[in-house]
Amino acid sequence: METDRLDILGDALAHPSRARMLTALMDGRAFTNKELATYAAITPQTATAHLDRLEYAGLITRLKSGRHAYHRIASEDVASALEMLSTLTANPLPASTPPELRRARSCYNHLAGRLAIEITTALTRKKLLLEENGNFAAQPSAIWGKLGVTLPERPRKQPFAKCCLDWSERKHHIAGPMGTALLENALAERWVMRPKRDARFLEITPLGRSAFAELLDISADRY
Amino acid sequence: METDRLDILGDALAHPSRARMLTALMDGRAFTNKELATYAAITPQTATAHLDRLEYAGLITRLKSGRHAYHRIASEDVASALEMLSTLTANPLPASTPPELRRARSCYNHLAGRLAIEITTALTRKKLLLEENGNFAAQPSAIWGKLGVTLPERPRKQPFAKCCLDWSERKHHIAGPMGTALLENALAERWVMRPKRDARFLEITPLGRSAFAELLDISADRY
DNA sequence: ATAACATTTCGGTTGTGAGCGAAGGGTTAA
DNA sequence: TTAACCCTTCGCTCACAACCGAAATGTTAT
Repeated sequence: METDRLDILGDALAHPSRARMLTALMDGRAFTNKELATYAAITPQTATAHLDRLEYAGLITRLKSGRHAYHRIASEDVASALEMLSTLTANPLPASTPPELRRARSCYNHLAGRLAIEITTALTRKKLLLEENGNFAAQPSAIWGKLGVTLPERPRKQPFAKCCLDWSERKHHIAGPMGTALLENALAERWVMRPKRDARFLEITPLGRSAFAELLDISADRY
Repeated sequence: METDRLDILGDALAHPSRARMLTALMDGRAFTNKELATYAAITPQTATAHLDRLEYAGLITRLKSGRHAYHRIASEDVASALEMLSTLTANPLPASTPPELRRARSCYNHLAGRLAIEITTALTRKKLLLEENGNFAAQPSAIWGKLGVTLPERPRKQPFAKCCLDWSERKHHIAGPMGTALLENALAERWVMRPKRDARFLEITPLGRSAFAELLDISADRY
């Protein structure tokens, strides 16, 4: 029986410095070498070595631009798997998760946390979303436009809305292109904001609360 | 931001010997120190050290019985997460998965592979299963008894049927108590058999093929 | 051109994990 | 009781990962 190369993947996660860098990258944004080095409290030289191994394991991709090297999570699948892994470690210590992260955060390029779960369940309740084989099927509706989502004309190879397991809520929220559109629209409409530049958690604005309440019947006391 | 202890988990997977032992344990059965040492091609002393770390990371549990020490995957969540991780490594090399493993195998204590996917989709198509929030809701039917499943009288805290992402098929199959019952019944009825003692893959018997065709309208050419 | 900056490469130190042989502790079978 | 067996602990070697300082490479700004 083969090794499945599970060890290469584990090796990439095995070091605190690498784990910290990955959590910083989890919201999908790209960071430079120096930023990640600062975040992990190591020198840039050492960060380079760590990022080499993360790239070798297929967890991140690099993009050189000018004198900067940008690093980001390689794919949405990687982000989902990392969220999934957190469920294992977070399980024995559910209370240790910071409340602001549980409320709303970005996962790769879509929303996560209680807000994301509420949005997903509201759309499911309205029969606009149907969970099926790890993806969501969407029904046409005027709501999508208000949420910043343009449904594809024809079915494509890549699923338009994928399920992503939320590690703090242990339920599925929306990933894939639809998830990206929802997050980008929410940021553009100032429904949610990113208070700190280097943080994953998101702040829900009063404008956002009323928008979610009006569009999806989500009362603010649910998140 | 905290480290989430992702590194401890990665550290546990980081070594080829540990990765091999984990894949051997993935079908949910317990193995002794010596068996795992043989499997990983190392001495029992070294295996002890590795198993210490797997236990420390919460991935396995130990049970001493007589002069034997039995090791098994700590929980179904761990098994699911490991399957999930395999999707990352298996993705670039889809063809590398042995065909017999893709057809039918055991994952922790339930069925996985194409057979498991066919069973799950057949039950979903008949509206006997509804996927929801990472679990399956079951509708009463006479089929369950024939499949060896006894639905619980009242809703319980622990979900009776959970979703588990199949790494070779990338769809959800049935885990949880219902999954366990399905596998145990299939083994007891000799619908599937375990040809090799130390292998995860399962062989579907002619008896099994006719049973699945009759009960669930699954033609044999689908798996 | 020169300076300032980001990143990477090189060299060397240090610490730790993996591995095995030998020995100890404990259980089962003869 | 003795022998066989499984597991673990101890002691040791060896290899490699992590880290940083120094220096090289390449880019942007002055």
